[in-house]
Amino acid sequence: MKLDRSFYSRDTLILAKELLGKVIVHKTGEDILKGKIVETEAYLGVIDKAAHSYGGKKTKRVETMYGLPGTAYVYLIYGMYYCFNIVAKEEGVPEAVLIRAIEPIEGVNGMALYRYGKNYDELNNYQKNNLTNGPGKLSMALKIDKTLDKEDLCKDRLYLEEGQQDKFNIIETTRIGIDYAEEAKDFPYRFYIEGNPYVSKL
DNA sequence: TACGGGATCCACT
DNA sequence: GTGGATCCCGTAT
Repeated sequence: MKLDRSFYSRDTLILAKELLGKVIVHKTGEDILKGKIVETEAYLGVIDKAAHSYGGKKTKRVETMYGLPGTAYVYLIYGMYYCFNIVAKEEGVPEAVLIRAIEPIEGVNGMALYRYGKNYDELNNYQKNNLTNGPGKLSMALKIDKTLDKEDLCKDRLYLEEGQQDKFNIIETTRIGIDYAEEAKDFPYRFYIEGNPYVSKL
């Protein structure tokens, strides 16, 4: 079942936790790729020095974060990778959740092709274990790039659906790769599923 | 296993 | 002109 707008129209920290266990679906036109979300990070805009929208900054890049909840925010990082985020809260409030890691569910061979240019059974163990366990990696595997920035997740091309209702513990800790963010680097805004092998960093 | 540097580019200043 | 919400590979332990 596809998740609708009301799912995303919530407090960003709550949404970041609720997203764990949900399934991302991307219909590329060639294949259907699905992955379960196992790790997220919240970015709280105005008060959060780690967020692109810190202080209410509104530039061309971050304007997506001001859009409707349930919108994809995709940006280029370090010149070579894309990060996939989901806009939260309400229109006009620039908060979002970064998807940091997923567990491959369906279309695994397609993911291997997009990521390494090889079929899944041609990958070595290192490559199999590193298919989707990081924000740049999962974007590559799911074929998410800049053209999907501003994509509405309430449509049929890229969306989320309810996963299996399995139980898991949520670990709450600090975010990664934001050492420049002063006091904000210590905010406990990262969440992941305890024990899941696809989490990027324990 | 852990650390360090290089790749590569566009929005922002 | 600068630098980042990253990844990968080489080198060292």
